[in-house]
Amino acid sequence: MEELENVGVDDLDGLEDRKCPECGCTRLVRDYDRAEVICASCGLVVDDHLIDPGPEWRAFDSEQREQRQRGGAPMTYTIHDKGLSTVIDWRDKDIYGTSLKPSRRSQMYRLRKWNRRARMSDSSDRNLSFALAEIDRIAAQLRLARNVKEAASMVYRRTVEKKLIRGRSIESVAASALYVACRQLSVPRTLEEIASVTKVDKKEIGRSYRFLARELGIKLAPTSPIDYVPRFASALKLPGKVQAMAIEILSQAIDEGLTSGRGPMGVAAAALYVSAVMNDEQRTQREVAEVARVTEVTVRNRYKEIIEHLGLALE
DNA sequence: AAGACGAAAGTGGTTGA
DNA sequence: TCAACAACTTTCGTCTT
Repeated sequence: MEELENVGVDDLDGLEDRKCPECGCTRLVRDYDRAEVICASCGLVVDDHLIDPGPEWRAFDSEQREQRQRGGAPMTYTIHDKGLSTVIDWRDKDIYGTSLKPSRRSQMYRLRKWNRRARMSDSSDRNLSFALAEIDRIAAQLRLARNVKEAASMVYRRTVEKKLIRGRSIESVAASALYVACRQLSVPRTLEEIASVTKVDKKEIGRSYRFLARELGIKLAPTSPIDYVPRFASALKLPGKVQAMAIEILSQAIDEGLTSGRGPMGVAAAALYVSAVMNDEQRTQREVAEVARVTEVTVRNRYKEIIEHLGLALE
């Protein structure tokens, strides 16, 4: 039991010198359950198709067998039946590869039909499978890690169970679920980013997000600007020390109350800008504003507040 | 010429009566 | 439901490098 705790995740062997291409940090983590290498800071899936080198445990009793056996696909919340159901193959061949007789073929056709119907019995199931595919698509385009997708799927399931989807489009709820999941796991994506890979616009996602948060009783701490730093820094190709200083600046700014009521992206952008200038890694306000998806003016206003309240001087 | 700065007016969303 | 309001954006002109 104890040794099993260390088997799946967090194996850092050979990963120490690899960097996350997105944020440049070295906090890469292997997840054998999902066969992925993910970045612990920004949630990017760095590598998939990982081969599980874990030991084939010998099992001495049924309890151990249950825990140690590795057979079948992992259970997942991202497939509407959790990936556990039986699917009848569509090929009209038997296990030897020879074609089926016509009578058999029509029998198989009927079996497949009922198999399909049994799997997607009611409308909420069909809704689910559609939505989960959508979550999968969006998450893939934003290169989000598997655990985010799982969390989003859970949120969506709860939404369906509480019958809250009526009137709202599946896509907007799926997008919101993903947004919630991102924030829960501290790998925030902006509404804009999610909206950019969706037909739904930002405002609509925001609306259903607030609705979900209220109805499902999800309490989310307001996004910390710090969570955005790694991603913005990497987009600007800023070295680690700039990132570190930006985070330092931000935690002071938070203590000073400079962040309350302010848009976290704007604050994060300003801190990065200040930090970049102080480290001789100057970026233009325009560049910083761009990656944070705010305007130069906002960056300016925030960074003015920062240098004046923290007593920092540029040059 | 490009970037930084600031003023002023406009926009979308929240809040409180 | 409406108005007040703060944060943020847009736009544009001026100053600095």
